[in-house]
Amino acid sequence: MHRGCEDCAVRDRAVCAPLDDAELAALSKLGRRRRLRRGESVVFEGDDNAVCANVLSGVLRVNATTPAGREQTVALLYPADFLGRPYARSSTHSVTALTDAELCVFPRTLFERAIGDCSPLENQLLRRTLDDLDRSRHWMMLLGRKSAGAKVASLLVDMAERLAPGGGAFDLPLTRGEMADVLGLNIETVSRQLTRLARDGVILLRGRRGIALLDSHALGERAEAA
Amino acid sequence: MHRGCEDCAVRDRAVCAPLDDAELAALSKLGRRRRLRRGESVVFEGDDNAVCANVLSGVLRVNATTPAGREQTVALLYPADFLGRPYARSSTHSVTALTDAELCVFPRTLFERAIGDCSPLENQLLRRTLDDLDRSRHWMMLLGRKSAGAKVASLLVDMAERLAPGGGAFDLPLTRGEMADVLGLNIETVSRQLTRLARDGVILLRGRRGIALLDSHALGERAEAA
DNA sequence: AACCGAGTTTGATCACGGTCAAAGCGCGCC
DNA sequence: GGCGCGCTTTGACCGTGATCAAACTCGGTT
Repeated sequence: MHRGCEDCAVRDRAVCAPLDDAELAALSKLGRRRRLRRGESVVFEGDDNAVCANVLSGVLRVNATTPAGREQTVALLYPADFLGRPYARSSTHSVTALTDAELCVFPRTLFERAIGDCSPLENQLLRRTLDDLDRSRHWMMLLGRKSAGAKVASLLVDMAERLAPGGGAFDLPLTRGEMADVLGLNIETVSRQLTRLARDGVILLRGRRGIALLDSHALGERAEAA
Repeated sequence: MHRGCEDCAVRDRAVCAPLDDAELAALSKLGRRRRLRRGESVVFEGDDNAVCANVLSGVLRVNATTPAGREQTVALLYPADFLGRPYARSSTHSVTALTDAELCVFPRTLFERAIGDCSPLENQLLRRTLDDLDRSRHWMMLLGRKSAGAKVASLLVDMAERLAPGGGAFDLPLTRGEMADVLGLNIETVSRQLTRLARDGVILLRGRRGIALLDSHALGERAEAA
């Protein structure tokens, strides 16, 4: 068996979760671990779309570029998330590490064959893709209809759920500029909204990346406001 | 076999395309045709998520509602598109007909069983969902980063590809207000942008719904502008 | 410990798109 | 054919968030 499947940090949450030992053994032969430094890319927009992967640790972003050259982050990837685009020759997005990260990488065509050979894998990937689609559409609502204040609050709620499920303090994996790319805002607007949340006692900012949610309820309300 | 599978208008483009005769026969026992009048809904947000369907004819929209009550259209559905959310108890979106439409409807749980029993169906649905995700993410870029003028031009290009692949004139399936819901704009802004495109000779508006693309190239350029 | 640079904050101003209001027009209806 | 409703257009004004510019701060490096 692939070195480490048995001690994989996301064994029961990643797309491999429903596989039995034999299926896992077959799949693990195709994959290998890969470490990424903050800023490194796995997939380049327009490039040959060569890999799929599971996120083992770290946070990554999936980006699209407008014809005019502006960046829009279309998804954030956290541990146990699946990354890649099976069944497409080239990728329409780029994937970059926002923090140091570790992946379990599969060559795309081999992974596609594994999908065909292993029905639980195919079904799990379908369910995940449907979830991703729901999330993507939910985020469209945010981009199209929410104010800057509600956008920033929504992102903080979202990240806190992933990174500090118990509530409380955590480190932001994104710079202000990266948050702006997610929210369809610019860097100054993000900064102003964060400053305002801090001034109002909803959050507490410590240094560049430290944040604590002092009043999650108020933050939730702001995330839902027009 | 289900009345009409053999003369189905989207037999070779819908999610059933890769099925052989036996598989198609099994699936067709579960489905039945349903006509919708413009404005009728199939799935209600938060409702019991009871059905999946293929679009046979017409145009539908998939909508999300902000907590504040504003509408955002997150997808448009054209003939041969798949509609519904397998594997979820309740739906997070509502689906409404923008024109009179005809569907091939399946009870959700039976369709899920069919997915499990029929691997080509599962694979085709996976491929489609991945395509939908790409489209959704592409649209996020539009919502987050494009100007009002570029948004309206993009929507026209998109609809023309679907409704008048040869180019030329067609009828808009959406009112100005519905276009606004798709683009994250308001109705007046949509109207002004259309008027401007017409004044500049890029399009020609005839009545409320008629439109002709006079200069597709210029329209494409405007769709790509910042 | 001081320096340096990237990232962040703050401020002033501007413009795009939203809001409010009213007139116009297409289209189905009687 | 004329009426009336609902969608659309146009106009005036306003506000949010973008842009431009400059000061500041954190954090890593020598």
